[in-house]
Amino acid sequence: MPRLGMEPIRREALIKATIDEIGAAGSLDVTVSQIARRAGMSSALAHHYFGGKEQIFLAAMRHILSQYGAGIRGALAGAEGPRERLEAIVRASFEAGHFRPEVIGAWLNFYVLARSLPGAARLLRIYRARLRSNLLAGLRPLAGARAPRLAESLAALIDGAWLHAALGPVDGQEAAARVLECLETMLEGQG
Amino acid sequence: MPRLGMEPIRREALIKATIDEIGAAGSLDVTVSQIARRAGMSSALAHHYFGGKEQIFLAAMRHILSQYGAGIRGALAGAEGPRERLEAIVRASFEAGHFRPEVIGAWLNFYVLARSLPGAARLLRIYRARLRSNLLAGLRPLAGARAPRLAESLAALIDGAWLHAALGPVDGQEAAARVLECLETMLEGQG
Amino acid sequence: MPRLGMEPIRREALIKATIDEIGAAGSLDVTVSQIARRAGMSSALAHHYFGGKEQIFLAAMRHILSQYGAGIRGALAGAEGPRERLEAIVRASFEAGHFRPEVIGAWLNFYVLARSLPGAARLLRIYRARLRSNLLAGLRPLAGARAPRLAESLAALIDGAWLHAALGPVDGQEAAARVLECLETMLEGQG
Amino acid sequence: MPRLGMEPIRREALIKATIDEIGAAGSLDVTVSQIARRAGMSSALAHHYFGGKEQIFLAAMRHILSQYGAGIRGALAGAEGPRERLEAIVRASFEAGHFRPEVIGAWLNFYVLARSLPGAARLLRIYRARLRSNLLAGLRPLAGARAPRLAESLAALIDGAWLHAALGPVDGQEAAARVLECLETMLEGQG
DNA sequence: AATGAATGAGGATTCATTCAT
DNA sequence: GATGAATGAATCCTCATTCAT
Repeated sequence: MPRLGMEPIRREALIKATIDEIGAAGSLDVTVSQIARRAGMSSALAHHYFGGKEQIFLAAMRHILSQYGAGIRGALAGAEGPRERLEAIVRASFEAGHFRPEVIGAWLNFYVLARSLPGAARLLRIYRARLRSNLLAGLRPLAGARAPRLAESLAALIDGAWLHAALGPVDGQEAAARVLECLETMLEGQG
Repeated sequence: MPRLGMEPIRREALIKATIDEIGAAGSLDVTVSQIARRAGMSSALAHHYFGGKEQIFLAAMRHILSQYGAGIRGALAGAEGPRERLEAIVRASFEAGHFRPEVIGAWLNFYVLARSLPGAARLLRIYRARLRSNLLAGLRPLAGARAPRLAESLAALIDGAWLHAALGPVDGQEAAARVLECLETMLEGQG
Repeated sequence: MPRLGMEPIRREALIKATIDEIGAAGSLDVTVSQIARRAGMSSALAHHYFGGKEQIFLAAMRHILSQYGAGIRGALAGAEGPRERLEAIVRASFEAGHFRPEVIGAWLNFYVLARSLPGAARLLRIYRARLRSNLLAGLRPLAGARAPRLAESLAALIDGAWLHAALGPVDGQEAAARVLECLETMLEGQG
Repeated sequence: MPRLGMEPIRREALIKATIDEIGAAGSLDVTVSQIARRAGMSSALAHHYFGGKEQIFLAAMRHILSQYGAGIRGALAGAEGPRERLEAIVRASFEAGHFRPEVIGAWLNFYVLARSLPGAARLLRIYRARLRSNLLAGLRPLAGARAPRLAESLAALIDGAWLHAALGPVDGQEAAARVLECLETMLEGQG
């Protein structure tokens, strides 16, 4: 029984199903049928709403990224002062939610996708730029002229630590702690 | 014109072709036929020598990893003293060869593969362990008790910086410089 | 022009095509593509409806068996008295329909299939049990305690005579006549 | 180290391997490579000696048939009088050796092969004719004019009983006993 | 809005067979 | 005599996508 205004509901269901399916498969090797079945509809409808598999993937990536962005914004909202803000960003980056298998799978495949799919590359650039500018805002008052380079390094450290934790036995809490420790040392070094 | 002793030659050619093909495609979505064609043989022969696609991929990954390992060993051979050794490792990790498109593609897909293919996961663990132990050996004399945690962080930083450079506009030289700068700061912080 | 409710039509067409194709080939060496082409559809659709080659074969066998069963039931319906019933079973077993090349091919291959495919073995057991119980019902009033063994022998004779006729120059009519003659002798022997 | 006179040894090994492999597989779906490996040689050599897969199969069938023939001849050698000879033929037909899985597999597939491969059909005709003539020789003195038809029926019964025993739970001993019982009744009926 | 029907294209894999050594 | 090398052809199966309903 088709109802009016089903579109957003269907799209959301498909995005969630895509992320879950990628997580379950551990790779991008998921079929549109699987995704559609998980979302409770026919594969034809999935095509109808998104136009193709690629665009379903892209929408899923956008969703993951916006969730990450929301996490950061939420963390920043309750933070005062540059130092606290920096710590909030780091902590938000290693939140448990970012280590759910499906999210890890989505991110890793996102990296792969970014090399061949321009849309994915653009999304990644935007995410990177936002993270860097957030870090920069926190570092400027504390590190002055060295802030830009520090921001770059910190961003790399965050991504690298996430990758290590995602693929290894380390958990998010611990990874965050180590990054914060590094941050501490870096800032001291500026003295 | 079949000659004897072709096996190692064919295997090598297939491994090279696999890496090149993954690099050209930017993803793991390459067919055995494509790989075989690039290697100048029939896909049947590729199967004959490797047994299946998965094992071809695995062999390619092993090759990439062993090349990386050789690079590190080579760099360490000419280095004296812990500090110099650490710097050698970092420099070797950001050598131009590791940023060739096909190598980047292979590495990224390796991360993805590691989540679903046990053999790939094992290879990755071995590579990680080796890197960590190399860094540890260099850091112990300089950082004492904090060496283990520092090694962990440095490893994460190396991988993160590589990832940033691989996917962004930064080049290897610059990435290496930043990591070395960080290393400097970290070591000072111990004083 | 896809219409609704095609599934049963397609399935039936595929089953018929399978039997015909096996008959034409004289062996199980028929491809799904051949079957599908003969049924007027793509091989992909055949897979869609049956899930795989094995299941197509099994469905064909089930069909052959159910046709045989229907023949027997039809013959029994018009028969009165145990003797007439026995003769009806024999005659139905050697009906011209069971000697069409494709049906012979299907049966022979069914025997082969039964040795490696559990599903086929089960079908064969069911067919055997039914034949034996039908024969037993007819023989009991005529042969008393020796009925079970007679039933077994008669069943063997029926299958053996069918096999001879199927693979040799003898036709069904004649084979049936010989089996009936034997039956006669067997029953006399009980007197 | 190729030696002179290897041909007969190789051929024999291949024939045995073929029968064993068919028995192990339960169907004709065996590859030349499997057969050759089992026979301890390369598949190329198997081709060299037999010319092709079909001929390997045919040779295996010939072997099975000649073994069966030898069994019959052996049994007849020690039998005196027509009755004893008939019993000897039946007993020889249900010898344990004819129920080894690989022999059952070979026979069933032989039936299938006979429908598409003229060579196999010819072999089968020869085997049939020989069996019939042997039975006839025994029946003539006991059944006179009815001997030909009785021989036909007895042959069918033997094949049918073998088939039942081969595919069902009945064993050779029991099958033979039943056939002999039938034979008894048939002969009595002549009185 | 929603879907069952349908397919073309392609992909991994297998195998009988040939050939140079 | 014997084999490793090599392949073309075929096979089963999958899947994204389209279309009529």
